[in-house]
Amino acid sequence: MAKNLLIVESPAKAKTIEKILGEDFEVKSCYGHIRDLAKEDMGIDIKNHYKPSYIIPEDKKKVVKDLKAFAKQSGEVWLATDEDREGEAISWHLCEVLGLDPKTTKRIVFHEITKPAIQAAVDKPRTVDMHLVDAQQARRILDRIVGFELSPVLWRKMSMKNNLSAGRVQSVAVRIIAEREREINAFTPVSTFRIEALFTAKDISGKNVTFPAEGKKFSSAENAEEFLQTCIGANYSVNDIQVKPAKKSPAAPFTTSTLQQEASRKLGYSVSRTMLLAQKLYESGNITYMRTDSVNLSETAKEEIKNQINRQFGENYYQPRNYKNKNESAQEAHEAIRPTYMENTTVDNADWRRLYELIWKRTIACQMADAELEKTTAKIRISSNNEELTATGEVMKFDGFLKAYREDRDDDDMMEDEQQEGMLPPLVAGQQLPLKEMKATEKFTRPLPRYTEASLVKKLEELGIGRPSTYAPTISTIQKRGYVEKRDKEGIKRDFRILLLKDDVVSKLSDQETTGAEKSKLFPTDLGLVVTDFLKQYFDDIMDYNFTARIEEEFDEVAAGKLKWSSMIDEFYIPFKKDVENTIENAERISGERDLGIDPVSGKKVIARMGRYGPMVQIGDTSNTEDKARFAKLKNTQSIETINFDEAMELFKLPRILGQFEGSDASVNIGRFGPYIAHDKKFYSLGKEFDPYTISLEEAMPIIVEKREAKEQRTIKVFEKEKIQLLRGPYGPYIKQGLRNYKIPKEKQETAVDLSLEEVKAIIEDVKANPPKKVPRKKKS
DNA sequence: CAGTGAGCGAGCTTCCGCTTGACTT
Repeated sequence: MAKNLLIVESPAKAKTIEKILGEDFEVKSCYGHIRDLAKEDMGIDIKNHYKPSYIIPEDKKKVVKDLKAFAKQSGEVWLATDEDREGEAISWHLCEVLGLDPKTTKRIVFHEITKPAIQAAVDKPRTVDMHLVDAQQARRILDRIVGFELSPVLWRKMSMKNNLSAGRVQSVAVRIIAEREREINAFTPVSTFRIEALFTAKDISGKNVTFPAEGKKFSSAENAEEFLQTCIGANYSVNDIQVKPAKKSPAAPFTTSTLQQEASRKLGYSVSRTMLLAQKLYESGNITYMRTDSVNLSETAKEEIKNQINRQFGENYYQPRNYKNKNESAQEAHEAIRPTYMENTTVDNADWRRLYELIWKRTIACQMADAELEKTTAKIRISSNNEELTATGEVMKFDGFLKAYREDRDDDDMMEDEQQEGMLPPLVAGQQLPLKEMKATEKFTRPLPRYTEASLVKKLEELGIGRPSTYAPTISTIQKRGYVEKRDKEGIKRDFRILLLKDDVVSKLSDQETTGAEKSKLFPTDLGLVVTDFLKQYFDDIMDYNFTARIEEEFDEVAAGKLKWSSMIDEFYIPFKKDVENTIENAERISGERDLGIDPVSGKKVIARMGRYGPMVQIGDTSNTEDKARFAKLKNTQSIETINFDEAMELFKLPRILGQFEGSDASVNIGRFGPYIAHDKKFYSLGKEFDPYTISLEEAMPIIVEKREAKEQRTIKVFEKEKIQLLRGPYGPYIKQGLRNYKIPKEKQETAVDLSLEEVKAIIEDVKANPPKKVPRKKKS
């Protein structure tokens, strides 16, 4: 009898399951969705109750063809796609494409790839849940409508109109970044003076040690100074000691989002790097599936973790735990991310190792005992006034899970009192403490930090926006569209005051600190800010942080069979379409214009705004055709919102003529590709180490000479008449004719110097006849 | 490749969520 065919989504999963199921089943994968909405007319027939028109995307044709062939020669087809909305829809699409009846075709689900789980699933097949499929179709159609109606609005209203896009997920992601930036810009730091005293006492071994104690916070230097004055000549004694036990518990095992966060904090990985490495670990069988929102572990996994803990750390380190998802939008089709075999504490591959070990440690720790601490708080009395100082210390009694793993925190989650405490020497009530010194140091309040890729993912997950499979792509989309940039920011130096009481004298000191420095953080661009404002003004419901959560509730109703999906879409679409039409009709073009002042030379207005080629400053009016307006591009660290008049006027100092070199003018300017020197009708890029506003002719001359030489070296041969050049590029020698480049076949690259004109022409013809396959830069359907 | 910033209007872009390779002008 022919084998049954079982279809899953992931090919790596297919291999594992085939081994588990054995003889009776052949297991194939469909590589995710096999159909999608057509692009023409949005793929939706609005007038016909939003009837979707599905097509098989180009890159899925082969998969579908192969599945059809397998289905034909198999006994029964079983659908084992993931147990969530998307997985259910994939099963239904498979029915449609393979000609199966969804009412009778066997549909099975499991959350973990273990023999008992899969066997149990096979024993109890069900059929496709059409309500759940409808919920997915509603989700898909709503997203298509939002994306394909909103994006064209931007194309019409923005002066910069290349590839702009808007969508339910990405536009809110940009909004989060934009609002944080404005909070930071609007932030005014407030300073306080916190008292810190240093005392000495003997530790257990009788050695003198120094420990800190904290006092009151003062809002002004004067008050702090007054206080320090009152302490002159005072005695200090231990007033009261309290010892309290404390506990720390391990974090839940990894989901996609928490893995991305920890890999970012501990290893400095971008979310896409984390996902790439996790994919490799998954494909090589080292970890479970890496796109999951579940913190659940299979029973067999827990058993393995237990054994490993007992073996490696001892039984007192083991504590069984179950974790529950906080997030309501979790769909939990898979397990948490964990090693497939706990006895493998590491992997051979050096690239994957750090991520693997992170996953291993987190997994082992999640079934380990609490860490037990002892917190000591000592109150210290000051004889000369009524204030008290507090010294706190922490001693670890049992390390528990911390032996394996400690989770890092984001800056914005860190509570002040959560910082690592040191140990206190043994103290007794009434003990006199000699004061070493007492300080009041000025501390400034800080705004919330800018988002990292990973902390943005965390925020999106909290809002229920996006799914594990889309976090990384969303982050890259908003950067690719130019709404958001990942970059560093240099901090600025700031003075702070210190009042020091030492040897019964109060002195005033000052020091410097750097503030506001950021590394690899997400900054909104002017484009991102302007587009966000526009969308918020005209589509406030879609930009609402709760929009996704609200429609998810409705999708749930559809899934429960309580609401018809087309009615749900109707309710959304009718007012939305009105908003779109109103916006196209009435909204002004988006410019983000901001007045900066009046140019004292011409008496004309100076403004900052979005132009066709990005943010710029402008003197004068574009409507005045006789007296033309002047323009200058903003530097990429500047922003329309924050640039001031002086900075704007500085930008008009380019182009600058540096002087004569080899008989012609050398000038410097900033172009599309950054700063450059123009000389004798040729252009030479300026490296980062040069400032186009200050560079001198003397500095520019060697650049011209060097770059000219480098260009000559790049040239292997020139056929003047035919305008063909043989050049050396980063990938080896190549042919250039006009604007087009042609690859030289591998076997001829070594001897490229000897190529004759005829041979070169032959290569060009050959490449033209067999054009190399283009890498699809964007997803094609 | 190194300019432009207005308007006209070909023809094009665009969404989110499932999955992996193919691909280095």
